[in-house]
Amino acid sequence: MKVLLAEDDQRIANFIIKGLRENAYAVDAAADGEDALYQAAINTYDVIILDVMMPVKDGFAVCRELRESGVKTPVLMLTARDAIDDKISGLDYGADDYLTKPFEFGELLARLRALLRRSGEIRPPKIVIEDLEINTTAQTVRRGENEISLTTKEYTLLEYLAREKGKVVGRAEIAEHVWDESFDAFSNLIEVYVNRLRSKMDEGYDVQLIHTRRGAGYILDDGKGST
Amino acid sequence: MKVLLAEDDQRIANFIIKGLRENAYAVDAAADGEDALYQAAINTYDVIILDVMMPVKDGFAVCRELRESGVKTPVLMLTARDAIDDKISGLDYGADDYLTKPFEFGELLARLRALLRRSGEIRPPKIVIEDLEINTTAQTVRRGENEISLTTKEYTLLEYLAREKGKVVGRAEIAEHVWDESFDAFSNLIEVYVNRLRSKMDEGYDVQLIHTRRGAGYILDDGKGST
DNA sequence: ATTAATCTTCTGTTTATCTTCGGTTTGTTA
DNA sequence: TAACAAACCGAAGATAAACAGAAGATTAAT
Repeated sequence: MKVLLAEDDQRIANFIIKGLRENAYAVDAAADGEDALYQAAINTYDVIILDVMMPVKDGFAVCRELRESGVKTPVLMLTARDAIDDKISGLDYGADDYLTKPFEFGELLARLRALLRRSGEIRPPKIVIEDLEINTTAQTVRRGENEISLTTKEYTLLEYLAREKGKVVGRAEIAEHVWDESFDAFSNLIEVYVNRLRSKMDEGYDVQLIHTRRGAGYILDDGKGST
Repeated sequence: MKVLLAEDDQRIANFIIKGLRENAYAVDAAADGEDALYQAAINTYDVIILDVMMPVKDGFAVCRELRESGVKTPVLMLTARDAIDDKISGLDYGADDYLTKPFEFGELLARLRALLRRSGEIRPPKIVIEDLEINTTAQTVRRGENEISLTTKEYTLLEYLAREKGKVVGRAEIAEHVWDESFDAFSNLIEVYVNRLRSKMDEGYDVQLIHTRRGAGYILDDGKGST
């Protein structure tokens, strides 16, 4: 799950970034409206969080321009509590939801989940593939009886593959959803992490769940579905 | 548990603040109605205590405006004893409970607990994890036979972890619930306090209760469960 | 004025993440 | 079907980030 956060207040931005990373989101940060537009242009995000009050270009403007250029990514607006009209304006400009500052962090997470659900990017609380069980809330994974301990990146990758289970996912898509802006396309990091996942959750089991589709990418399934 | 107290009489305010802090509430103070509204706008509280008689803007007005702007936080009104009608007015304006001055401090605590319970924020009187026993009313902690003496912050942190026992709690959540508005995301205060708690209640015991989930946060449990 | 609690700063340790590079597989072509 | 190249695998070490812990500074309590 990749998020773009546009927030000029460094303290708040850091707080949110750290919190989101702790919850297995890949986060890109933008310091102002122009920056946000630029980032949104060269990347695809699952959701975009825009502060209303930003230098250079405010959240409304950014949101409108995004919509005008055909970006349909869900947008969550952050507004000051007393700016009641922001809600209306925001929704007018094409935002999908708004949240008044300050907020409980849990509430932000809940809204994100809601937005992702609405936009079809489902983050169901539990994903099951064969004897593999992923609890996306607690970020825990188990295979059969065994609890599998994964690092944050390993988990994020697995969750992404699992959400797209049965589909072949290319490296570009993986990079886009699991890593942030600074991903080097020439590195073999993805292979390294797939390897790690395999050794942690496939090694020693009858059924391999992670399969390589040479030239295309990877697929997570029981391997019976041919192609 | 975070409380906003709006009370113009310095003496009474200090009395209440002290008392609440001793009982592990994080307290922000407002000197008048405007101030209270401002603070409520830039923070989220678990409960708000409003004196009726305040300069600039009285408690009723504050309460009404809070409700109008969508704040659902429970409000406890403090009224003078002879102002009998205040009760009715207060509840009309959206307050959840009222308390006549002067009052027993214990009564204030009881009312707060009642309000928090009603609003879903449950404060069970006793939390038990393995041989760790937390008495949330007396704010005492014991492990096995040993009474453990904690400072207010240490206790607040432990109680929060304990209320979320078995769940991984991120730093963002901890900061929000245990510290007040001015928490710096870059500081390592949380680590410092976790460390203190560990040395007081985990060191020397067979079972460690506080566990680090690197990249995610901390979890309080017997360590046998997940991951 | 003294003590205790809270916070800051800094330094060391651990662990995750990333890079590098040589090895292996797989598909293509002569 | 041998030879080759592209795609992938995997080990191992480098870098960076997250966390732990000590110790001193600041603030608040008594």
